[in-house]
Amino acid sequence: MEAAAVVLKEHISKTASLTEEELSYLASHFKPLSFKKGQVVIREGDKVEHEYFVLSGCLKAFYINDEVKMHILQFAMPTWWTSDYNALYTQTKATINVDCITDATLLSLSNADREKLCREIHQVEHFFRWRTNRGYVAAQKRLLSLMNNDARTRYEELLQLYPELYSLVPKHLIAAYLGVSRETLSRLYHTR
Amino acid sequence: MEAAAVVLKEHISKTASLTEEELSYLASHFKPLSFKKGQVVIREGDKVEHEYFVLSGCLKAFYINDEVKMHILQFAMPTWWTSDYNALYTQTKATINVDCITDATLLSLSNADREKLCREIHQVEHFFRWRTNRGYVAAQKRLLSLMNNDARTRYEELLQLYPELYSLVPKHLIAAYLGVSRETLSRLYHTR
DNA sequence: CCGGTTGTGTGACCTGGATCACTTTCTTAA
DNA sequence: TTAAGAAAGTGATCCAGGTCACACAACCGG
Repeated sequence: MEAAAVVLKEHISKTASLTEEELSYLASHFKPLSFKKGQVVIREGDKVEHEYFVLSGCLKAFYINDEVKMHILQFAMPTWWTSDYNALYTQTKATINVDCITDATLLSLSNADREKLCREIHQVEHFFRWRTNRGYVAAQKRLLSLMNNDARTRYEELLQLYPELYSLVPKHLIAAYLGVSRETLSRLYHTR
Repeated sequence: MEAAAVVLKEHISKTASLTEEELSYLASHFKPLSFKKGQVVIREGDKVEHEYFVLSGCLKAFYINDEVKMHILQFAMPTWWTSDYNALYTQTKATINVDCITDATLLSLSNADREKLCREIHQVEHFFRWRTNRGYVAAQKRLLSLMNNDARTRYEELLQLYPELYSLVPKHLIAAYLGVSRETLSRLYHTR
């Protein structure tokens, strides 16, 4: 618990300057949760009230097309944030799912508390602005990559960016992130 | 000039509550610019110092792959913002281009001024957080659409979301936004 | 009003990657 | 330890969309 708060505080202090007091106040709004491998954090159709800061483990945020094809929007590793941000920001039902690829521990923050903290502490608003800025830029890069590059190039890019995924995440999930079929991904690295 | 400031102020007031004084102070940091059809606003390799608020006209932010294939990251219509945000935020050289599809008038804001204003006025930081939030969610939706849907579905989605693009923007640019070839797009709506 | 650039339509052909159908490992829980 | 599900590999086939090659607009600027 204490360790959890420390990780969170360090993470936030990298982009915002908060006093120790403010950091503790901020941290007091987060609720620790643990999940087992395979457990669902957000289910399509749910009301979405929280976002999650990952302390340990690995999650995926994904969309299921006609009950069959899964596409992964984002993996979430330690110190990453995840949720269905569309649903969270617009107060609508979840259209994506979030679940745990491995056992995981998270800190949850409610939408209402985030907004409250942003109002109360200017530097907290600053932090969340920068966090989203980074996410936005990453999403734009991925869009370009999806349009410009073929599956093999995308695969190599991904491994270069997040080598840890290679061993951590089953290949069919990596395929679902890259936007190719399991079979194609398998061929990509067996037939060079 | 005055009219420009009014549009900007109204735009910002929709998500942040600023006094008239603050709004004027904010507006004083924007510089009006006009461009002719075809003029370049940001060229690949440039240092990027500004972002742009569109008053009139239509721009595109695009990436050119091996000097040949163009992919459009974003169209920018009145009241939209555009820049190479990756370059702007990380202070690196532009990797994308921005130019004018039609004659256009813009308001430019420097990165330094944005950061200064965000520091000075909490509500300005609030505004920019929400602006990026919206952009982030839109980018995520487009990612999913690119992975889930075929070209025809994406085309119909785009027209539904921004019907004005149909008549305003040449078809080969719409193709470059959708991530299909000109020829394929042409076939999409002639062979139903 | 005319010649050139910029857009658009269409046919013929090619190919990356999807799909289907099986087989072969890995994992994991009892 | 072993059986059953989950993950991964592989061949055969198919198709959406790319590429190439031309033919026509339509829209300027001089």
